[in-house]
Amino acid sequence: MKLILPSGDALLIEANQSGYDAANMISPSLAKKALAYRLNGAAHDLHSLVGEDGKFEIITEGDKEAIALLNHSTSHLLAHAIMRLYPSAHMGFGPSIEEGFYYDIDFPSPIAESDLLNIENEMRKIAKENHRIVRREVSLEEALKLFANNPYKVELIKEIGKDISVYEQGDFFDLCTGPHLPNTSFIKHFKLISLAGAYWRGNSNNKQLTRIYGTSFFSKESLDQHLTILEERKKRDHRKLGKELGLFMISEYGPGFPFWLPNGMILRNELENFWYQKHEKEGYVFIKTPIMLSKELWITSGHYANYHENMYFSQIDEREFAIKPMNCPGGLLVYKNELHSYKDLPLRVGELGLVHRHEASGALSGLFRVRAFTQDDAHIYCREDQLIDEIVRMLRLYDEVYALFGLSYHIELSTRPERKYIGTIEVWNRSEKALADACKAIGREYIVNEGDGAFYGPKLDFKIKDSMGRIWQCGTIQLDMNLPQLFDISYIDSRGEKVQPIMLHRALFGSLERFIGILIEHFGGAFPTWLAPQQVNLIPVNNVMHSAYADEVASALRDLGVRAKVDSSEEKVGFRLRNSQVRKIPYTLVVGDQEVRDKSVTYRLYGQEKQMTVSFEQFKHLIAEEIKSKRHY
RNA sequence: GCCGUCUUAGCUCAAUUGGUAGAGCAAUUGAUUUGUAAUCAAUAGGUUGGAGGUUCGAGUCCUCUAGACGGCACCA
Repeated sequence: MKLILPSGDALLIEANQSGYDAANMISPSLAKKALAYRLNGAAHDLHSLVGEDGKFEIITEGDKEAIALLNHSTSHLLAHAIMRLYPSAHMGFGPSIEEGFYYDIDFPSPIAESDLLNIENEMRKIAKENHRIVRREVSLEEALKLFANNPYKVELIKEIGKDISVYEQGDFFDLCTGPHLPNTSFIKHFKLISLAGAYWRGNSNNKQLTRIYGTSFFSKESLDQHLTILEERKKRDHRKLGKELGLFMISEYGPGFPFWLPNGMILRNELENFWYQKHEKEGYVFIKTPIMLSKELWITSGHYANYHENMYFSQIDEREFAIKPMNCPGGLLVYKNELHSYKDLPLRVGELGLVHRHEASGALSGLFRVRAFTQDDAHIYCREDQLIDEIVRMLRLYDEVYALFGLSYHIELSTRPERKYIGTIEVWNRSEKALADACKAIGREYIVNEGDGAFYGPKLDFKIKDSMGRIWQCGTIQLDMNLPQLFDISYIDSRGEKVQPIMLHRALFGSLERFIGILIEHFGGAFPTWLAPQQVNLIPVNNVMHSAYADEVASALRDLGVRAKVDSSEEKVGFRLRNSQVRKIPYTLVVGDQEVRDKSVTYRLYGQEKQMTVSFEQFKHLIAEEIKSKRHY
């Protein structure tokens, strides 16, 4: 066999030699660190034979695939421990995932979170026993015999229907395609994180198994670092910060219906103002459509047939009304309110529309998943020759707005679903190409989600990455071939004939609620000055002697549109300063004899210890500039 | 909706094997007038989410119910 190493050198080995042998030939120290090898791009067990020529690479701890191997092997270790502690439990799936691994297990009787520690200890014991992890190919019959007492594995084996690989370590074996680490002793720094329910094979008609989540690392430092990140996420949880900062609340009288508190209203209003002004510049017009409309409208739009289980209804004067779960039907009524010329297009109609959807109780989660939310919706009606240009404009707008908040994102293009879709394949292909071409036109990368589009059209989704590296779906651009048809909308072309316009749905924030939730966590509650509920906090050193000046400064700032307040509570400066920091107010100003005398202020920025003394005139200029520049509008 | 866990003062949390609820912060009152992350003291604050049950006795055990949390399913 001729192997090409990453260095470019060639290594010749015999047909009966393994990856380990190859590593040993490169260097014994490499062999010691070796976890697996990669041949022509695919990972293999270290001790498997290198069956063919090609590009060869030893996978060690630093390799990007190594952590997945480790996690996968740790999930087997978990299964091994479970089999020892709970011999009658049945194992389901146990893969590695982005931040660790899980294993789905059917326990004879429920286990508790407190059992995790015990399981973890058993895992450590097994790891130390230093078992080799060995792959074995078995026949279908043998596999069925081996796993005869596990209905889940039997189901899988029958489905695969051919010879299959099994991984063994000591007295444990599991059905698995691998690859795995060569030995359990590599597994040292891991933790079982949580316990959850999960349906067998992800189908809610199936039995629910117990899922144990865990995570595994090559070093104690990496594990600790990961656990610290988990802690940090808890600290930044928007539900916790929303409570602490007085942004919003949710009452048990209205599950999924958030209340906006005074500080949260400031945030919301700033965002809304920003949104209106930004879109006005982009040539949008705005409407507000009713929250409740007659049931017939929803029958026309198809929502009644397809979505009524998630809709709220109300009977008034013997006529049935539905609370809108979407803004489009109302928007279409506005479109149909007048005749449109081809010269009017594109028509960009925006609406901050409050919608209600009865989401499943278990889906609710703070502001991320609610039952009443405001979509920053817009519908664009255009001619086919305007389509790409319209999408390009939106891509630019989205890019600019996300950048303003420091949010990075990636784009996903969802294409025609395999089965259920409307319209012709030609139109779908043209539409998908338009979305793709628009991205290409301005050099935006995108991932394709084959068959993930809505039945009525393809879409671009914007997945935002926050400061903690988590991904959220926010913006969307969707082509709709359905509603223009159902509502029979048209414009008059240059020859005086009626033509159906192309309709686009789009949202930038997605929903104000979710977007604010993301912003809270992204900024950890320390908002940029233009969004901060209170921007300036003034602390007079002596309430008797300095309050008048503090009031004067605060009121001059308020005249400039700055949200400034004086804290003249009878507490020491240190205490009031602390409160100011805890409330994450961007500017804390301390004024005493010196400031009164010099007409100056001494300020400190949130989270910084440095103090600056400047004249009040300078400060006014400074904060006005800051707010203006961050606003971008 | 499903699986599991949880719910004690406005907030964050205590309460040995069941023996009729405690602390810190916040609040109120008083004193203190303070120069960069918590001044001192006093006072008040609770049908332990709700309903029912077991028990001489329930925050603690059981049943139902509401809500929350971690996931799953869902996410037009």
